[in-house]
Amino acid sequence: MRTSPSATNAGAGLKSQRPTIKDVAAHAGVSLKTVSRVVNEEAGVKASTRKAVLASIGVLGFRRNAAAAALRQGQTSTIGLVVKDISEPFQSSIAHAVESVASSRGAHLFAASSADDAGRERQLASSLSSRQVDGLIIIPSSENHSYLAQEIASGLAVVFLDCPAEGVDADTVLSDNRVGARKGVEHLIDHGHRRISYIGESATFYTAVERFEGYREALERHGIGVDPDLVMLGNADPERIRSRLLKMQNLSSPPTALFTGNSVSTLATLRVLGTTPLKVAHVAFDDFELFDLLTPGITVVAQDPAGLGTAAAELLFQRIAGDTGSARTIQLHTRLIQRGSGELTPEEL
Amino acid sequence: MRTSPSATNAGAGLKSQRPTIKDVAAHAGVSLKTVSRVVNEEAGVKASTRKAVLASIGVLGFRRNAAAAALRQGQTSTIGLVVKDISEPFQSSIAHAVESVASSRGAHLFAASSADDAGRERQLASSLSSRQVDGLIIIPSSENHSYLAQEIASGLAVVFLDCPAEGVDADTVLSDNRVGARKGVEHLIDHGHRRISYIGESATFYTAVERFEGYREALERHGIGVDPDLVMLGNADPERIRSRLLKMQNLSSPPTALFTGNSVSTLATLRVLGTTPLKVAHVAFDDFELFDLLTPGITVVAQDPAGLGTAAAELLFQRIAGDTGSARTIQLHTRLIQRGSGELTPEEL
DNA sequence: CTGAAAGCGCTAACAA
DNA sequence: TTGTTAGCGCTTTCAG
Repeated sequence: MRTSPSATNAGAGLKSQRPTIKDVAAHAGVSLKTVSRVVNEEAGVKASTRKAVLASIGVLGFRRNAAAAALRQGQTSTIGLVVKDISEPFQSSIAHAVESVASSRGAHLFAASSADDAGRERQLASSLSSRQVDGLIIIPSSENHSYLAQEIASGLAVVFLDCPAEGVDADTVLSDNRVGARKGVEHLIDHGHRRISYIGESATFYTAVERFEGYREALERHGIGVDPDLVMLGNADPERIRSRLLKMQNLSSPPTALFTGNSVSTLATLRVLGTTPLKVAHVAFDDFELFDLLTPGITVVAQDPAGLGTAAAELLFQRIAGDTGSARTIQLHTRLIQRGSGELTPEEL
Repeated sequence: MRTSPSATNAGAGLKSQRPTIKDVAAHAGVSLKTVSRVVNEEAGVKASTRKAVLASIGVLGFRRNAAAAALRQGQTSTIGLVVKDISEPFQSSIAHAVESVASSRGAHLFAASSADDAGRERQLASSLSSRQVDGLIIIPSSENHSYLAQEIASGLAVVFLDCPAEGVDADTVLSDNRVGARKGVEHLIDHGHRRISYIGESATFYTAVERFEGYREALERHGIGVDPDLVMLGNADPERIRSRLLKMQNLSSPPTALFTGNSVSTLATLRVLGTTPLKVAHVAFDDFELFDLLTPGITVVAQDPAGLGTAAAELLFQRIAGDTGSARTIQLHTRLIQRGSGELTPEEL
């Protein structure tokens, strides 16, 4: 299973099975440095020499050891991305965009999933940092990022995505969660709804807080109070949602519309609505493939995952390139996409 | 933006801004090797010494340079995954599974997208190999993998996923595309259909060939001939699909069912069906979130992306651990999931 | 139990 | 245009 290249000092020593720059130099009859020059496409090598070296490289199947080069240069051309779950469409779209930017800069991407666990996020960030990544993009699971202060101080570029950093001053790329949610809810209000239910995650972290706040703002601006009977936060368990929805239906003034604050809540709610007599208008935060094909189509407040990923990656590479300006926050706009479910008026239900 | 740790040889030389094992040794008053022992949790260090070293590590914020360790050890604890598009759900599920296995083995994952371009796949594989990954999982875009022969010969572990390797003898993990497609089509036949259309990719690469072959086999087993008028291969452009479907509808004997051979074709077809009078039963290859919520639900032949990823990763780590047995092919079963669209009989349409 | 020396594969700095 | 020397940060001998 292993072949050994022509060893230079074949004193019986078991060398690495891959040819090194040394092997190439010996084969081509030039010095190490000359090979290095050719490999790195440095100027100042005679065409004939270069050709000879290239030939030897081809014959021996040499490939530069990037780890060694990185060690010497102190730069790995590698960035890390810590997400919660790479299989989730929103995050895999981000990953794709980030990778695309990295790739255009000749860098590779370490992708790691934290499973929304703060300890694991921390561990991954540390581990990637010890792998000498040039920069790190983090979709935070943890509430406190002071553990990164030392790394950042010693030159690691870090960009936070989706949620802002806490405990350190660092670049951040966000969606305008609050404005988006507000506009989504106002869209329902504009269609005549006053009793609007909110189904989403517990307001214990950034995006959840912001989106619920957007809901509250929308109601407030139109003189509608938040009715706790219409608000359901936390675990998006279908059974839990079902029983809450049924309970809402039995209120003296049941909801005529609902706003779901994230994908998980939305999907769970849609599955429940399919088996429940409750008829409501519906606007969801976050778009999803196939929402257009449901009956009715689901009106959403869509984020731009590719845009988020691209912005974060470009900011990161700017920092890697040496930009030491003060920390920046970039906020991307969300977009309301009307597909039917959000345009139903109370009368049409 | 940069702090310098206590330099050992503070001759004014601008050292790396991160503390090294040498800094720790100096701080703790021990030798390099002792620090190394502590960092690597080697046995044979007096408890008090270890404690002192650990303390220095904490104070200095030392983190072992993985690149340097890798250089010395010839092992990076890193694997590469080359997919076509990480944002595609099937592939991001695979990535998640692969990462999960890697993580459990203490390894990190390089994720790279080839955009279904053979040249790019090749380039990525080479580049990752030069980064000294311990192993590589590839979802092939190219038709010939002999370019990897040299790497494999010199010890790089490679597993092919989704499509078999060509030109090299290597481990492969596949779905039983042909059997799955056959069963899907037979499911339609069992429900009384004889005129079954096939919409999928051009049979120019493995999965497309296998799935179409499954379609053919199913028909053959039931004495039905393949009618070219009912077969549409290639580019899943909605307009193209629309016109073909309308043409099929005008046949003297129009299709009563259709089988779509991949996600892209399926989604395009669903979008077209929604705006076309054509009524057909439908079975699709590959599952998709929300298929259960459409009306009717979409009956599918589902692959197991997590299973594929896990199998490939486990096989890879077996090889990395030294397993030199001959190349293996693992085939995972697909599963028919009935949701309504595939159980419609010709009479019910 | 601890340390000194050598060297992994490469590139930076300086000759020639 | 080319080569020599040193050394990146770490681990692996091999000695104490």
